[in-house]
Amino acid sequence: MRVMSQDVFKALADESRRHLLDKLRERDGRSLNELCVELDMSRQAVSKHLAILEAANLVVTLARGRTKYHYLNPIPLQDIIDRWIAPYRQHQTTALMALKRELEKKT
Amino acid sequence: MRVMSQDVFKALADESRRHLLDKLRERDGRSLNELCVELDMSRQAVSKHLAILEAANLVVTLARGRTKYHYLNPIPLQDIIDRWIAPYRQHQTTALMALKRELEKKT
DNA sequence: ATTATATGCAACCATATGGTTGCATGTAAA
DNA sequence: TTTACATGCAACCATATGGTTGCATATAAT
Repeated sequence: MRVMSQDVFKALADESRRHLLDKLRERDGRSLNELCVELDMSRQAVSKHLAILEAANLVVTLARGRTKYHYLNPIPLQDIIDRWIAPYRQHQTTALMALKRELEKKT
Repeated sequence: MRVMSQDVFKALADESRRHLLDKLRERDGRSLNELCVELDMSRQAVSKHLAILEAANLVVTLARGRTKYHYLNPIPLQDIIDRWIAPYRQHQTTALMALKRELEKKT
């Protein structure tokens, strides 16, 4: 299963899903029903959100009997740093900064 | 103008907007028309995307005469690291890893 | 003054998204 | 073997999203 960067960004773009990630960061290995307590919506809605997080590989699951346990996976976030965040750190000394200095001179 | 983390994530969730950011990282200070060359859609569509990036503060603009120049702003991405990415680096040694070890023992 | 250029605004449209409800399925407990 | 519990599946719905087209406005060039 190949996870596209697209999937990770879309997964992170929703407030409820970020909230789920936060809750799992507090304590993961929780079941769907346990996680439902944290969100003010139906179980099915939470289930959909978890499926999206799982498709993005931000959450991995383990089914044991009739319950499914959810675990955080930090790898995709690390990939996003490497691909997206780190390169932008190079940008501290480029046109924007030159522009700011230019504007500050004039005021 | 307060920028919500929500705005940044939503802005990053679209492929066309990430492509625009990439193009601006190559060379920023470009006008709307110059950026239109990079995307296969109408000028108005590109304009909307740039407005969303600007609302997320990922792009700042400077109007001079009839043209508007677009510059990258790396600050929101740094904020995302601090709020979202860095905390998850702590998670290398938690339940997920214990689970993996457990599974590897059994196979 | 007229024309061309760069962008903005608004209405419209198809599809995606995030939620609901109802029912089905599989597993544990009595 | 019933009964209860945890989750999955599917249809449906309202709103958000990403695109279009047409027109308006402001500035630069002739």
